[in-house]
Amino acid sequence: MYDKKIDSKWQKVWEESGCFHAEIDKTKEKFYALVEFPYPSGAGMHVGHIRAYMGLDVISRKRRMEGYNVLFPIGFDAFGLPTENYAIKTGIHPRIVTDQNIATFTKQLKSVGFSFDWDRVVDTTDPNYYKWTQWIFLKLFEKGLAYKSKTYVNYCPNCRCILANEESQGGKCDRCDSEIVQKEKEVWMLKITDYADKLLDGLDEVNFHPRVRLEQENWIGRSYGAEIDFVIDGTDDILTVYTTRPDTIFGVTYMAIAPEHPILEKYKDRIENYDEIVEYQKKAKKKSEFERVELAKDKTGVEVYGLKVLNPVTGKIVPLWVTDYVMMGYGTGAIMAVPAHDTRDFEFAKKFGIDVVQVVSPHFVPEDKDKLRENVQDTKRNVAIAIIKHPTENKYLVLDWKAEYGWKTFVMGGIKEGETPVEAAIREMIEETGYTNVKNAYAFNAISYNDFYAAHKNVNRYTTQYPVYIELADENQIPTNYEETKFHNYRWVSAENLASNINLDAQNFMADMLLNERPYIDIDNGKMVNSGFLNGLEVNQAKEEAIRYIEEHHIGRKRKNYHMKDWAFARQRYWGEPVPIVKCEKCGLVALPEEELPLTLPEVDNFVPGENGESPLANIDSWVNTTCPHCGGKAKRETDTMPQWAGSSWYFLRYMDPQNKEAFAGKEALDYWKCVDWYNGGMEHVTRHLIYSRFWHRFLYDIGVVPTKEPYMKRTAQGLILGPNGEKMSKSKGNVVNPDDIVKAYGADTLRTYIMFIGEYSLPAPWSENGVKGAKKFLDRIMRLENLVVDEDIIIEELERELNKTIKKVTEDYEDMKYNTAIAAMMSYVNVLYKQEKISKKYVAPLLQILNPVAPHVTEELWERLGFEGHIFESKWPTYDPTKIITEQIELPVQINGAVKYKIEVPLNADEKEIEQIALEHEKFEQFAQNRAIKKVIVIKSKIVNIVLDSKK
RNA sequence: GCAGGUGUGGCGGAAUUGGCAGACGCACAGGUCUCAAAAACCUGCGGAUAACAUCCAUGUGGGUUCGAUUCCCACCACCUGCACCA
Repeated sequence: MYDKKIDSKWQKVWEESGCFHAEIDKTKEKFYALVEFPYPSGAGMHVGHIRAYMGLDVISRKRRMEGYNVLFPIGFDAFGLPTENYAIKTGIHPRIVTDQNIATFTKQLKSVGFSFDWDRVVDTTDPNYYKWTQWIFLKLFEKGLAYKSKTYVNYCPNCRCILANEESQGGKCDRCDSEIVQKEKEVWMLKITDYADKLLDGLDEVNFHPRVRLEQENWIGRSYGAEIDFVIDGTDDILTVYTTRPDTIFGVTYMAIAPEHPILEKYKDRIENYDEIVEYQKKAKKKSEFERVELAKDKTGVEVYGLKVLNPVTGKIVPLWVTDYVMMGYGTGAIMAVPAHDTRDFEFAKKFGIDVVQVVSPHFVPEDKDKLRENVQDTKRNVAIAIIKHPTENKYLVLDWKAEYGWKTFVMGGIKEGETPVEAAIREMIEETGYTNVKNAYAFNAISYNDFYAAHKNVNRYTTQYPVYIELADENQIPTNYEETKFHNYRWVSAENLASNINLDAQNFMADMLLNERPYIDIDNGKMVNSGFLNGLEVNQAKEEAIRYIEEHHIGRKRKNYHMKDWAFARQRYWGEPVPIVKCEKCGLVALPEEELPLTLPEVDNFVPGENGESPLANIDSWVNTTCPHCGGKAKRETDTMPQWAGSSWYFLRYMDPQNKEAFAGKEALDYWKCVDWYNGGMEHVTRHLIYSRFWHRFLYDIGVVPTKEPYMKRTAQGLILGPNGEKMSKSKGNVVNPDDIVKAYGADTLRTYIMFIGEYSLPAPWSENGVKGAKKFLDRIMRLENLVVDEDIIIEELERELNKTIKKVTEDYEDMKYNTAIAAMMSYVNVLYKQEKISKKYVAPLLQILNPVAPHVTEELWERLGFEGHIFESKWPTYDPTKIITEQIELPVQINGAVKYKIEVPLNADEKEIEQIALEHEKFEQFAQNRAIKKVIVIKSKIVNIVLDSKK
C-alpha cells in the first residue's frame, strides 16, 4: 500500500541532498524549464496550479535522469490588488500579508513534491528584486519608450485604478469584473507599439502552441493598408483616413468621423447644425462599452452640414457624417465609407439613405461543363440579366434550358450599343417570354464577371453581367416567335427555392444580393468595376495600384496599423513598484540616478486610493517632496506605482542569478542559461504577461544586455481543471477542490498521478473524486509489486516485449505532454505483471524509473525497498531495445467488404501474396463468403486485409 | 459577427500520413475470500435480438474510398478568444 507517510520522508531526502539545486556546469547541457510563478493569494493553492506545474515537473525530472543540467525555479509574483484590498479591509500591512501567503504557498508546493530549486526563489516585492524592475524602467525611459501622456485611459471605478487595454478586455475589469469607463488622465505609457513588428516576427523563431501564437497575432493585429488625405472642401484642411481597402476608393459615398474628432471643434463656426452634433457627442460619451457593442446593429450618426469632403482620386464631393461606429482610438478616427463592400458602412448607408456603389465584382470561372474551351472563338460581351418578379406572387421567372445545355437561368441577353442594362433586360424579357407590362425596373449592385463556354453558340464568352430587377405589373403577354425561345422553357419559382433552381454561380450571386441585401466583402475573389483606371484589375493588384497612385500624387501613403495599443503603465495604488522618476519644476521629468535604486515604498497608514484616482502615496508629503537629482531644486516624486505585470516581465532572467547585487543577472549566468527552453502556463496570460515579457526581453536584447531575442523557445499551455459539475471552479459555485485535502487524504503522488491522468493536457477537464481513488488504487498496485518480485533472473518473453514497448511509449508521450496515455500504458504493463506468479527485478526497475516523474515518492520508496542501488533520481533514464518489440508472427485483421470478420497469424516478413493466401485459406473465409465471387483483395502489409466480394452469389 | 477549438459507451477519455472504434481508468453487475463488511483478486460491461450469427453505432445530412472517428461539402450544439479594427 502507498502510505502517504513516505511523502515527507522523501521530500526531506531531496531537500537535504540538494538534488534539485542547479549550478552552472559547463560540462553538461543545460535545460531551463519555467512555469508561471504564482500570485500568492490568501486562498492558497488551487488544483490548477498543480496541473500547470506538473507538466514541467515531469519533464524536468526526466531531463535530469537523461543527464541534463536542469534549472527549474519557482518564485512569487506578489505585488497587486487582492493583497492590497485585503490590507485595506484588515489594516494589516501588505508586506505582512504577502509574507504569510508566500509561507503558505511554499509549504503547499513542497507538500506536492515539485522538484523546484528552492535556493533560487524570487519575490517581486522584495526591494532587492524590484530594484531591477525599476532599473529596466529607467532604461526604457532613457530610450524614449516610457513617456507620460494625457489621453483617454481605461478606468475601473471600483478598483479606483486605471487599466491597460490588456486588462480591460471586453470592457470589464480583469480583477473585479466591473464595467470600465474612459477617463482622461495623464499617465505613464510604454511604447509597446514600437515593438509590434518585432513581437510578431519573433513568433517565427520560437515554438509556441498554435493557439498561443494565433491569439498573440490577433491581439497585435497588424493590418496593411494606406492613409489617404481627403480635402475638406473649401478649406486647406485635410481629413486623413486609414483604410485596408484603398482599392475601393471609387466606391466612397460618404466620409465618417468619430464623435471626438478634433475637426468638429475646429470648424464649429462653419457647421450649420453644431448643436445637434454636440448633442450626439454627449450621447455617444454616455454609452458604455457594452452598449456600444450590443447596439452595434443599430447604427447612429449625424450628418455634418456645412462641411463636405473631396475624394482626391475621383474628384467627387461626398457628405461628412459623425458616428460612434468610428473610434478615435483606431487609425485616424476617420474613415472613407464604402457601403458596397463593408458591413458597417452598408448598414449605415441603408439606414440613412446614402448611395451604395459597387466597385468590386466577383469573378466566376466555371470548372464544370461550362469551362472555357480551346479552339473555339473568344467573344467579349456585356450581358443583362433580368430577374423578373411575378406581378402578384413572391415568385421569379426561371428558364430551363434544353438538356444539352443543362442551364437553369434567369432571362438574359447581350446589351446592344447605346442600350442601358435596364433597356436590354426589358427587351429580352419581351422577346423571350412575351410579358410586356413593367411596374418597376432597376439595375442593382451585383455586377459580376463571368467567363464560360456558351454551348448554344459554340463560343467562349468573357462577359460582364449587369443584373436588372423587373417587377411585372400584370400577366399580360403577347405572342413571341423569337428564335432563342426554342432553347428553353420558363416557369415561376418561389424566392426561397430560387438558389436550387438556378445553376450558374454568377446568377445565384445576383439573386442572393437582391434577396438578402448585403455588401460584397469577399476580398479573395474579385475584380474592379466602376473604378476608372482600376477597372478590370484583381483586388490585390488594384490595392497596389491604388497605393502607387496616391503616393505618386502625394495624396496618401502606404501604412501598417495595429490593434495593440501602448501600454498604460501606472496604477494609482500603494502595493506596486514606485516609479523612479521625479518631476522638477525646472527640468521636467527626471530619472533617479541608478545608485539611488531601489526607490522603496514609504510606510503609510492608509492604503485607500483617492476618490479621483490618485495613489495613496500622494498623501505622504515627506516622500513626495524631494529634490531634483539634476538641478537640486524642488521636485515631486511620481506617486503612481507600476502595474502588476512589471515584475513578471523579466523574472525568468532573475532566476538565472537571483542573488546578484551588481546586475539583474550576471553575464556568466546569462551566457550559460541563455533563455527558457520550455515555458508552460495558462492561456489567460497569452495576451497579457506573455506579450509584455516578450516586449521587455526584446528591449533588453536591443540594448545588448541579454543574449537572445526571444525569452521562451517553446511555450505550451495547460487546460483548466473544472469543478466536478463541469463548470469553472469558483468560491461562489462552491465547487473548488483544495489540493491540500487530496494530499492529506491520499498522498501527494495520488494527486500528481490523477491530475496527469485526467485527460489531454491542453484541454479543460472536470474533476472527479472517483478518478482520484482510481489513481490511488494504481499506486497501491505499484507498491504491492514488492510481493511478486523475486531475486531470481527469470526471462519472460511477454514481459520483455511489453516492458520495451512501455518504455518507448512513455518516453515519447512525456515529450508530447500526453501524460494521460503514458500513465495508461504503465497501467497496462502493471496489469501484465500481475498475471505472473513471480517476476524478476529487471522487469520492475525501469517501470519505477519511467513512473518516477509522475509519482516520485512511491517510486523512490519501492526502489529502496527492492534494494536497488542509490536513489532513483540519480539513476539513468532507461532505454528500450527496438528488437524486443518486434514479434515474428503478427496478427492481422481480415475484413469482408470493409467489416472485420476474423484474424489471421502471418510471419512478420510475409509479402502481400502470402498474406492474401493465408487469409483466403482460413476456415472462416468460406463461412462468410458463401460462394460469392471475389472481386478484389486489398492487402496492406502489417495493417489489414480487405476482401471485397460480389454482392450476389 | 470574425477566428480557433471541441463533439466517441452511464462517466473521464483512447485511437489521425484513412486500416481491428471504445485502449486505460471510473461507475455498475456477478463471483472468490470473510461470521459480515471493506479491501484485494477473477469475470462481464456501446445498443438491438434467443443467438458465438446478424444489424445499428464516433453531433446531423451528404460525398470521396475496397475501407472514414480520421479526408471533402453543408449544417447543428457547446467552449475559448477577439469584437463596430475601417
